[in-house]
This record gives sequence, C-alpha cells and structure tokens, in this order.
Amino acid sequence: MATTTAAQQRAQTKADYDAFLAVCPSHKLLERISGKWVALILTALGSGPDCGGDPRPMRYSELSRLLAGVSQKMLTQTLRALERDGLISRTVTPTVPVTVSYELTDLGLSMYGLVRGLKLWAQDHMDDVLAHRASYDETTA
Amino acid sequence: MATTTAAQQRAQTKADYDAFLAVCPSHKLLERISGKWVALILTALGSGPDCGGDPRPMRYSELSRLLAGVSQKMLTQTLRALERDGLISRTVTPTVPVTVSYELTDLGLSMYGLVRGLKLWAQDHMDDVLAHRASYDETTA
DNA sequence: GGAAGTACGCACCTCAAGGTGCGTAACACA
DNA sequence: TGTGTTACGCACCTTGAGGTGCGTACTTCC
Repeated sequence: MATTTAAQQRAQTKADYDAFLAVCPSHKLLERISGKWVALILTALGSGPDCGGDPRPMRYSELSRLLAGVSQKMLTQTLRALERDGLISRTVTPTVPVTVSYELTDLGLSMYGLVRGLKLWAQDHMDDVLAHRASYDETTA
Repeated sequence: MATTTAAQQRAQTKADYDAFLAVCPSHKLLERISGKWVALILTALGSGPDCGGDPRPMRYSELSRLLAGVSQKMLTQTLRALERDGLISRTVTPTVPVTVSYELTDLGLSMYGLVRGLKLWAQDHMDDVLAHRASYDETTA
C-alpha cells in the first residue's frame, strides 16, 4: 500500500511530537523545577532561612534542619542535581567534621527569580483556585 | 521523662513542616502546574495552535490533534482538573456528534502569563543549564 | 459494509520519584 | 561507654502519575 492509513499518520505525528518534547527547553525546565524539593532549596538559598532576606550560602545541616521534611538522601540528590546544572556551587571546607556549604550561582539566582514569581502568583491567586475547586466539588457531589 | 530527646524534637519539627507544606499555596501551585500536560494545554489555549497568537477556545479533538503525544484519558483528566480549579471553562454544544470546547477563564489567562514567563526564561537560560550539565558529566566521568 | 470521527468512561499495568533504614570515620561531651 | 554531629552512600520498598487498550452510541463518507 502506498497510501498511509489515518492510524499510521497519527502514529507518525505522535512520534514527532514526543521527539519535540524530548528536546523542548520549556519542558526540561519544568522537569527541573517541579522536583519536590527544588523550589524549597532555591528559596532557602535565595532568601535566607526566614524567607525574607538576601541570598546567602548555607550548610548541608542547616538546609536539612530548615527543610525539616526532607530525607538526607533527597537533600543530597537534589543538591547534586542543582550543582550539575550550574545553579548552585558546592564548597567543601576540611574542618574536623567536614563542612560543606552551598550557594546560588548567578544562573541559580536568576532561576530563583522565576520561583519567586511563582510564589507571588500563588499568594495572589491560589485561594481563588481553591475556592473554585471547593465549589466545583460541592456542586458535583 | 520530662525532657524531650533530640530525636523527638526532630520528629515534631518534621511533622510541623509537613503540615505546613500541605497547606502552602506555592506548593499547591507547583502541584497543579507541574502536571505533564498542564503547561501544554494552557499554552495551546492561551496562544493558539501556532503558539504565537491570541487566546482562543479549542475543541477537545483539536487539542488532541495538537498535543499529539497525549492519551485521551490524560487529556480528559487534565482538562477536568483545570476546569475544577476555575482555570478553563467547558462548553458543550449538542450538535449531531457532541461538540465540546474549552476556553481559558480570566484566572486561567493569568496563570498562562506565568507559564509564558517560564517559557521565556527557558528560551533564555536553558542552554546554559544544559551546557553546565554536559561539562559536569564530562569531568565526573 | 467497513473505516473514521466525537468525547469520553473504566480497568489494568508499569515505572520511576521519593521514602526508609543502615553504615561510616573521626571527634566532642557527659 | 554511650550518645550526638557532619555529610553523605547504598539497598530496598512503596505509591501514584501516567500509559494502554477496550467499549460506546450515533453518524457520515467511500
């Protein structure tokens, strides 16, 4: 058959789209930023422990205490991933027990700006969203 | 024992933090926006099929063809969730085969602005990130 | 008469993100 | 002697987001 069926056509289109998604920069950004602890870490490093100050380097144990819910494994894993992407820098000081501190790079600071934008939008509009959600559930139930 | 041990103290702090995360608006926003197809749908409805135009209502089948990778189940599920949150509106026209069209609400349009911000950042900085990632992998391997 | 479109619902399955728990080497403090 | 801290590595396990496939009720086109 020289003619392609509609099904074949759809499969091809879908494959093309998947390939597009695999290289799409926006998609990769969402993958990074949507990690469960990424935004929390960026915010901590970008605005200090009180979430209202200036960017400041922090130690591993300090982050661990601040983000009390994070497991050590996930904290390490997330920090490594952010360092890999050039968003934070890792500094080891060989004191008696080793001291490791993490700091936002310029690129990381720029991404923190994005996260802060998300936070501001959430503060402004998220209660609207939750109100809609509640009323939807009410009328549907 | 009247004194709390260090372990008990940590457990309490972690419980408090988990409770905080459960109601944190920013966290809820991230949960919504990081769905695999959410940003794609918002972008489609917010800037037309060519990703460069104006907001425009679209039919279910039109979205399905545009986002060629999405399964019918996920498309329906995501649209429902967005409708539940008051971000899009669903309109049913009882033609011969039913016609359903989806459109951004004002709230959804506002969230689309956020997504567009993410897209612009990605276009500007994501190759930096990927470059860092590649060089990190190179020196580590 | 078989294929295709319209907008889904439902049941089942996979896979990876994230969590849990244990071990470390060297030291301080009680 | 035992508990705590520092910054992890490693092995195992759970959970849920997302995917796959099938069915529908009606119609139109080739």
